[in-house]
Amino acid sequence: MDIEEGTPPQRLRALPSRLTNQAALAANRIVDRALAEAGVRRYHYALLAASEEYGPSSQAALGRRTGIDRSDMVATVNDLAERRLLDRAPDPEDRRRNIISITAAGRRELTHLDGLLAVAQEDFLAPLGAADRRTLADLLTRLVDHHRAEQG
Amino acid sequence: MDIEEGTPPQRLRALPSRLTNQAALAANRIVDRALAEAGVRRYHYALLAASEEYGPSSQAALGRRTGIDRSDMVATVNDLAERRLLDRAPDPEDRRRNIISITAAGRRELTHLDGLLAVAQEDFLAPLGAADRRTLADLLTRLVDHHRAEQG
DNA sequence: CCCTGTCGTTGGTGACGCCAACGTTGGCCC
DNA sequence: GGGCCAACGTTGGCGTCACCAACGACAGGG
Repeated sequence: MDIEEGTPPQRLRALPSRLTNQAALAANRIVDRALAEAGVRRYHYALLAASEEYGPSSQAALGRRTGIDRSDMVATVNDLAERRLLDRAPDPEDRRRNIISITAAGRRELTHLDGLLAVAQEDFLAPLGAADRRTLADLLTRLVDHHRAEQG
Repeated sequence: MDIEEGTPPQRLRALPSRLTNQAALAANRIVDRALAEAGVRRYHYALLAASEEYGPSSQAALGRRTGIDRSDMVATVNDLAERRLLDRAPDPEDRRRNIISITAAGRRELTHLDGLLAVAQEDFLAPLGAADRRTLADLLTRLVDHHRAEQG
């Protein structure tokens, strides 16, 4: 069994953290390419999805849901508000807050993006069967939950 | 079962690509913190490891092994050569190439980093037992190999 | 000898994930 | 009511990673 030209060193191949990172890189490449078709980045999708599922919320609350930093949230909301996919309005009951709501156009765009993402996931998971996909999701979920609880 | 404050939207939670990315983020945070103890970044470790395992090689060859871009390789080699962990010498047989070799100090540093990384992996994989870890590594390897073959 | 390709290098780009600081505003406790 | 602390949006910045285009130097094949 020859060592191929591009084979990483054993030290790196045996590193679960690197394996995870390489898989994430592949996933992100595929997802980013899909979202780019719609002129959108991952942050945009995450924000639209959170906005749709939790209804009108403050930027800070949406940030907590999506893991997007408050400062990055500003720019992301700017982008989507400019395209009329989100609405940003001051909260009359708490003047510190902005109330972010998804628009009808935003919902349509979200549905469209869902379609693109479904294809992307299929691409990413292509080599795995249904049972393996469930196993993978389960294992990753346990890891992510553990590290979220540990210090989030 | 209440929905916690920081719970991501179902759309995001159900996305394998995002799950993978979140796991990779957790892994990278842990690994970066560990390597930072030694004043080192992931690129540095990858390059040292490749250099040790494959012996004297050109920068381009090491780049292919590690997945580091030729342009980023320059700076990474600069860093490590400056610390005398690597040696950079022109190849007399092909004047386009530099021959990169790991030094004795580099080997010692690599051993040290291996120790730090072992702890980090244990941290990252803490919630999983031995069998689960093997399963995870297997699934991720299949994904990574697939996407490397597909277009690498 | 020309052509093609590789090599190292420079310079630049973009997304992501962060952090610090500020002024504004709310809520709480004395 | 006054004081204090916490949360909010915003600005501005940072570092890493991953990538791309272009260049001059050089090697090798036709």
